[in-house]
Amino acid sequence: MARILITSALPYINGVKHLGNLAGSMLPADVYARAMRLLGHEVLYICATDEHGTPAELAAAAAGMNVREFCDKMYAAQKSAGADFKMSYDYFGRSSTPSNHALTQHLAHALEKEGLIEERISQQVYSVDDKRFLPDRYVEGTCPACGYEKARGDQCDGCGKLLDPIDLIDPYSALSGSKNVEIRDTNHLYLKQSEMAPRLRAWIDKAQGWPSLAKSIAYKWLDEGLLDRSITRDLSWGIPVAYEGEVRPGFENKVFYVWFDAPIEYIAATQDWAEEFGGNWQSWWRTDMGAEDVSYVQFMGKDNVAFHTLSFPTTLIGSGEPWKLVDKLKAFNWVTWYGGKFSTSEKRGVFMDQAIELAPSDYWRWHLTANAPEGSDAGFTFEDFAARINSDLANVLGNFVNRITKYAGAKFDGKIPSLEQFGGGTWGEAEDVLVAELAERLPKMIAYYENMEFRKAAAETRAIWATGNEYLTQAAPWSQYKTDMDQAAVGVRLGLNLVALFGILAQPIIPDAAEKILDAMNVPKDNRTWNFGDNDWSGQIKAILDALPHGLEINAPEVLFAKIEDADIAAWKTRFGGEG
RNA sequence: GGUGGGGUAGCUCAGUUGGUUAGAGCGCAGGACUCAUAAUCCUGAGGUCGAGAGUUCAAAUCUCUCUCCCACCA
Repeated sequence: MARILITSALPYINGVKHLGNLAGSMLPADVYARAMRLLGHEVLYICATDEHGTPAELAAAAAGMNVREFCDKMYAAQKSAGADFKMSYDYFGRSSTPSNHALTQHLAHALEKEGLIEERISQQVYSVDDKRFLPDRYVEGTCPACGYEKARGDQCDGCGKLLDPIDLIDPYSALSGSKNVEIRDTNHLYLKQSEMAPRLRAWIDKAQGWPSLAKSIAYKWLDEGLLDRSITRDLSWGIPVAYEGEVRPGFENKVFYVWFDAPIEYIAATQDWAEEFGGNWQSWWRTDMGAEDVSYVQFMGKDNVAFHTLSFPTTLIGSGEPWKLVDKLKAFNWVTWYGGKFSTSEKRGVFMDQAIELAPSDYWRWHLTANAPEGSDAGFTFEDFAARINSDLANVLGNFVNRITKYAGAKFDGKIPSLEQFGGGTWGEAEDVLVAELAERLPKMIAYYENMEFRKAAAETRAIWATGNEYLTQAAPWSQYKTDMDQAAVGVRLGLNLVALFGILAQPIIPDAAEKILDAMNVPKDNRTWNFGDNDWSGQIKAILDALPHGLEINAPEVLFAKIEDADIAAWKTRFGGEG
């Protein structure tokens, strides 16, 4: 039994996330957390909303709300969306909480004590009418290189040249359109990442369990030379640049940069979890207080790898304090929408709150896991979604459960056939074949979960379900029944035990359907784990296949998975703009 | 422009350190069965593994060139 700390990249507060975000961090983290719990490990799965920064301010303004109210509302929406998708977070926090304020300020102070923070002065565009400094992309003006009149502060869309906003000709605020802007000096705190490079490299050299993609991204940044990074911004919404209640002189109107405080929220959210549920957060995060045996796994999109392998570790290592660092990380690519990108503005794609209106969470969880963007971008289409759900869930699993439970209800009184009543059947070749196949596939499936190969885990799960249908065809209890009820009972007994097993194995990906199945089979909650015993697999499988008490009454569950019809697909495509 | 990842059956993808007839699911064709959500099971057809060259007894798997797609960075 291991202790496993799991975090998934914090969803940004500005809106409910789309299916790509779900598939690329929260969902796989949840599937992994559930599988590890089933295997008997002690798991702590932490997530939170990332609430600071300019986009949050702008989204709030667009919604006509103040930022705090906006974040309260969106936090509730995201928490609810997560619940709808059955995210088994141990805690879902917020980066704007007092705990994160305190810890962020503490870590900044610790970094400064270590000589890794420096105050520097730079020049930035200030909008007098907006009463604020403007981030790069909120300054527009004429490109000094090509004369394009709507160049953004960071890059000119006319010629593609990268720009510094202070070089724009006739700059104006993209927020208000005001031309009443000026260039002002502003001071900021810089984290001296360049000095940390050797220590980071040494740490990464030793790291085990990183995919090559993550290592190569990290090394690439190190090889090109880490730049010192500004960790404060001229904003009002965020964590004040203060320590123990005292604002740093000259930083009255500044806050920490959102990317500095966001990952720290992983820890602060754990503190909030401990506060609320009486846990011990240090035992998960402080290697001097019990966290040295923790295995810390991070899930994120590929774009976040640099922040998780370099920026956040710089904060933790640089503090000089014994913080737990990431052990394994799993990075995902994007889910694409009919070959293009998900886009809010163009109303392309499906967002979590909408998806749940279309189909049960299990459907999305299954498809997005079986089609996870692991190796490369994964395309999403309603056609693929429907085909996979109808085949894997409705036909292979759902129909299997249905056919054998209904048959048991009709011919065997809805009970697990007992040996007292039907003792004359014999174990034959069909049973041997079934056991052999399960003995091979079950440990493979578990290994795939342990290695975080989610597509393969789903495929193996499906293959295991398919063995049930294969077995029933071979055993054909409905044929045996005509001449040898005892032999038919063997097939029914095994078939019903397979139903229970399939439900147990389905739990990480489709928890709702799994629960329905296990409830219908009257499997006690305590018997739904993946602690299969210490025998060789073949022996364990035989025990599993006779686990349900003889004579136990079971029910045939209602249809588990309604099929997705062509008409549904057509309606969805119309509504969500999917094009061929 | 730079870096990285890809281009394998109609579709979505697997293919350890190069090694006998390149695999799976879906789709398709034929057959079987009738317990079941017209579900299931079996069999089969389908690929010169993006293009070209090279290394090797042997390459989808290594090297080089070209081409197309994607992501990140400048």
